[in-house]
Amino acid sequence: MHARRPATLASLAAELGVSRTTVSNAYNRPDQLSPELRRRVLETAKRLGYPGPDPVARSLRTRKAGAVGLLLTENLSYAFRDPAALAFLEGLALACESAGQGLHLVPVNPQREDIANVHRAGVDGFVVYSVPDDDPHLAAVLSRPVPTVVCDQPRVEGVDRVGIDDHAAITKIAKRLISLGHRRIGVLCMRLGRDRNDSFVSLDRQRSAHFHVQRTRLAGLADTFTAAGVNWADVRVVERFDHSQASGESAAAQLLDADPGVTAIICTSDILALGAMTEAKRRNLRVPQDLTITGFDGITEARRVGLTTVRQPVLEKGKAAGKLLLGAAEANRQREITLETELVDGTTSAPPRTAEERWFGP
Amino acid sequence: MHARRPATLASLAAELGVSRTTVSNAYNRPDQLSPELRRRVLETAKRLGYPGPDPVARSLRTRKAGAVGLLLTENLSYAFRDPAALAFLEGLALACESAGQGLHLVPVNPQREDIANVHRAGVDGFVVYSVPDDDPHLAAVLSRPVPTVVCDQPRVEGVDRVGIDDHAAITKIAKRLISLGHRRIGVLCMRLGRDRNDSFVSLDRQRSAHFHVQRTRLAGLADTFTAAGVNWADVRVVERFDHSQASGESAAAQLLDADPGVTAIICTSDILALGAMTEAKRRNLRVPQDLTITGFDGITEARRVGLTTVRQPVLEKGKAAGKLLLGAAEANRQREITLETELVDGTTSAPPRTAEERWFGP
DNA sequence: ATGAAAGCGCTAACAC
DNA sequence: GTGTTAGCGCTTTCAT
Repeated sequence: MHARRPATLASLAAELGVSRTTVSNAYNRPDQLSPELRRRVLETAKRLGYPGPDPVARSLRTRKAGAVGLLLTENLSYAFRDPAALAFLEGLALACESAGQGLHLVPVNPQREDIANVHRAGVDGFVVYSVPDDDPHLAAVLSRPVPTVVCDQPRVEGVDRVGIDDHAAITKIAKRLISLGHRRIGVLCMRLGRDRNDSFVSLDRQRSAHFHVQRTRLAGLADTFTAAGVNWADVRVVERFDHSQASGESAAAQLLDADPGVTAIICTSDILALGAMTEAKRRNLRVPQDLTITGFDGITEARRVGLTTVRQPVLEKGKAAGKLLLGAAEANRQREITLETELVDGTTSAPPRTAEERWFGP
Repeated sequence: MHARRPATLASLAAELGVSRTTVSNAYNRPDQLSPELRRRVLETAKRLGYPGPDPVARSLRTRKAGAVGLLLTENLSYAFRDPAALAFLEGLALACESAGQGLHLVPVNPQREDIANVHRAGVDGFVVYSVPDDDPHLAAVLSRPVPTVVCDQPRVEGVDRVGIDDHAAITKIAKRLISLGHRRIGVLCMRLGRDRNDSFVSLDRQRSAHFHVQRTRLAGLADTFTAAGVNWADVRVVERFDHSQASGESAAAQLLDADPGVTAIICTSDILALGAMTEAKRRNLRVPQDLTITGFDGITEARRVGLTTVRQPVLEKGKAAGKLLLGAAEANRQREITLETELVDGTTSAPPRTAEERWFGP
């Protein structure tokens, strides 16, 4: 606790015997009054303990809060643990920093529909990071009369977006595996809706997923493998609500229990893939000799272990989202930014073992 | 970009033919009007595209912004890269989350004295994380009539604080090394002031450091080693402005170049220590056989490599800071929280080699 | 259960 | 250069 609020701009003006305008100018437009008067104003302010114009009152008047709001799917604290979210955050912070804007993290509970916090945030615009298309918080953001930029998902008509081409990106992985000879695969994906389903995913659920990114990646895999002669209906897809390595482990276990014959596990995130690696090791499956595992994102940890994955420029996404939002007033600016992705050929993918090798060793 | 601002609470009231109070109540005190009227109000609001009460105007009236400001020493983006800062952030976010408060990161450039951003932040209080005692942004924060909590440094009379006992903590390390037999040591520390000094540190600079935490840790080492018969004036202390592993590497190099005879390098952070490990390896010095290296903080990466260090509960610090701030109105609450630290005996410390061993091998 | 009046603290035209 | 006049959009006693 520090103090209460005694002095205001008006009381300062009264004390000095000048108008409020003059005091205001002393703070906001130094050139609009004599240096001498300004000095007197500031000095008296200090004496009275006047801390300068109240930011909220100023914001109300100027209609500018000087801050960008950030809405995340997850609890605030989650973002500080997911490497991809973190890199995005860093990029966004960079953009805010250079524009002198604050970054206001909106506290949101994905379970409770706590819309009030969105309405309470005094910000000039919102960045929304990767939420489901039916997220009520997103709806609340869009109802506010401020510019908004969505990163990754969902796509909303008329709303600016930063993202990648998920279909094209996952297709790079799929083609790679197909050319290596993999036909019997399994997939590990992140949550597909706001409801928890830690299990296999029906075709219907795949198609109606509320997370556009996951839906598109699954569709990309389905398209590519179908074209290669694989019956997608036979491909097991395992979903996990929580995004963690532990989830990757248990999902891989579930998959391998159901079909020990898969030669490759495709994961829609590096985190899940890292978990799958752990599970493979537990089962004494050598990667990539016995099992190919791929990820998605290209986080640092993935590089370290040599994961085959698709790198996406997450930090750049953050920067781009910030720039897009902060330049929202400009006339003919871009309304959608799609960043490039790149296949990273790691050491976790190789041709499948032949049937003979499986029985008689390499 | 989304829309402009057409409807206000007043215009809605006019449209409905009711008073502004009624509309306000429809949003804030549902029990104060008939359900039927409330329904009508909300429906008309939707029709007119009224997004609900403006948060800034509401804040001005209620004198509550619903957000906590966070001031960091470094650029905003830095916080997302330093594991300790990150854990603190996570803890603080957790506290904010459960209190339904936003977390407003104040953009600040440590080089430029950009006080304006502190004054512009519409927040109900500030958390200040580890800044020098002469930081102008800190002064700006303290001038604002809102509660403030400082984490780690500096200590300010009358301002709440969360931290650890740095003297006691570093003493644990010192005593450990002394009991192992180390007498000829070197120290790597973080920046001691706002001016860059990537070199050795004079006794004077050690004592007058503007970062209380570093100053206290150095003092703790000086006290303990002096008591063990070491002449502190002979102990080389190397300072680095940037907190990175690269800094640790170059600092260790500088130290080992100046005195190849040191048997232990004490670092005031794990990050620096990890860098020192890299440099040791480059020189073919085995750790701990040829050289003991210790850190401070207990970050995940340190555990992984088995670094001897002092663990401090960084996440808890964040939580505690949040709780302290958000409970600032309470009557007889704690004004200072000191958390416990714990020596982590890793595999990077061992007795020094004797002179014979140095010449003839182990 | 609803309304009238009184600002919260400030800035921006516009006049002097 | 300095002051006057009008609100920004909302909540909150206090009446009715």
